[in-house]
Amino acid sequence: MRNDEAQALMASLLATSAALVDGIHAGVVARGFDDIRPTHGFAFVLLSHGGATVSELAGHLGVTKQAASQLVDELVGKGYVQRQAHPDDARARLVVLTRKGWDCTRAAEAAAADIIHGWTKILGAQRTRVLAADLARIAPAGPLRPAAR
Amino acid sequence: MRNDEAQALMASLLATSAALVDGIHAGVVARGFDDIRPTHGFAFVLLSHGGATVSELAGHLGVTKQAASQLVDELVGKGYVQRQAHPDDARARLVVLTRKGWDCTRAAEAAAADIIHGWTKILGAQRTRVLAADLARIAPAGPLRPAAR
DNA sequence: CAGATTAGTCAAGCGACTTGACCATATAGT
DNA sequence: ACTATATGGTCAAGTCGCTTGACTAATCTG
Repeated sequence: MRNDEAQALMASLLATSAALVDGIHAGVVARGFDDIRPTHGFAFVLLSHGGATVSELAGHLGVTKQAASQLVDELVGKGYVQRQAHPDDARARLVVLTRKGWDCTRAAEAAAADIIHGWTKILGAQRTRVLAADLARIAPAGPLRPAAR
Repeated sequence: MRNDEAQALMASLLATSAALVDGIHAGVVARGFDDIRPTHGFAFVLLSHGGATVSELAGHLGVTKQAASQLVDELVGKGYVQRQAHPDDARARLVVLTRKGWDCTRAAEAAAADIIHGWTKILGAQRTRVLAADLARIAPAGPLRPAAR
């Protein structure tokens, strides 16, 4: 693959990814959840699968557990999540989405669906599926976290 | 497109994009440039096309011109760029890459090429080109900037 | 050539994150 | 069983990238 082709691929990939993150965020804000940031969405992804501990969240996001704890504090204060006693471990506390947290998660999914629908209108459903399949093959395993800056 | 397919597409796209950014950064660090961050790379992309003013850089990165000015200060201090008199505008100053800045840019290109080479080994050159073409069709125009957090 | 705009910097503050210290609980070693 | 170590979580303080606000110098507009 030529150098300029590689450059173009990178540019398109990064631009598309940034547009997705920014677009979902904009859609979530437009749906009335204007006090959260994209990073919170990455947390919601984990929390929507049955809750998580602060340490798990920290590992998921790639930050320290102190940072994750502060993030949870903030989301508790805004009513998106709440802390519960952990069933198996008295040290740990399970962080789960509240009703508002679920509403916000669904808003994010709807915003994301809108964006991807736009892609299917450009590429067609079949080719979008191919795109998804190819990306899945080159995507690394592991938690979904925002890129470093 | 089904909802779970859309979710998988998003996850793969974000993971691939993050892996690219993190991977380039790791490659640049491994090549000896350990005092810069991915954001600086986005700046280098613009500066490598004939230099730019602080205001242009600010617009490119999506930050205030004060932040861009500080970033330039930092890069000047580390020897990656230097400020020159602007040929046409006595108010403005042209920021250009130094020798070290060019070396670093080439290191980033090499690191990026390594990563994309890995993709072509998985997908094949032809299919990677299709991927690039499809992404180019859905990627928004505009400057290449890091996604919000 | 006066008024408004633009390029850039200085200064102060904010917010997300870090490191370091600490307590409570759980797990492992002998 | 009992100590030693590891793990989950929080508190406190500090760092760093970025912001808003105020300002100067130079350019454009009418």
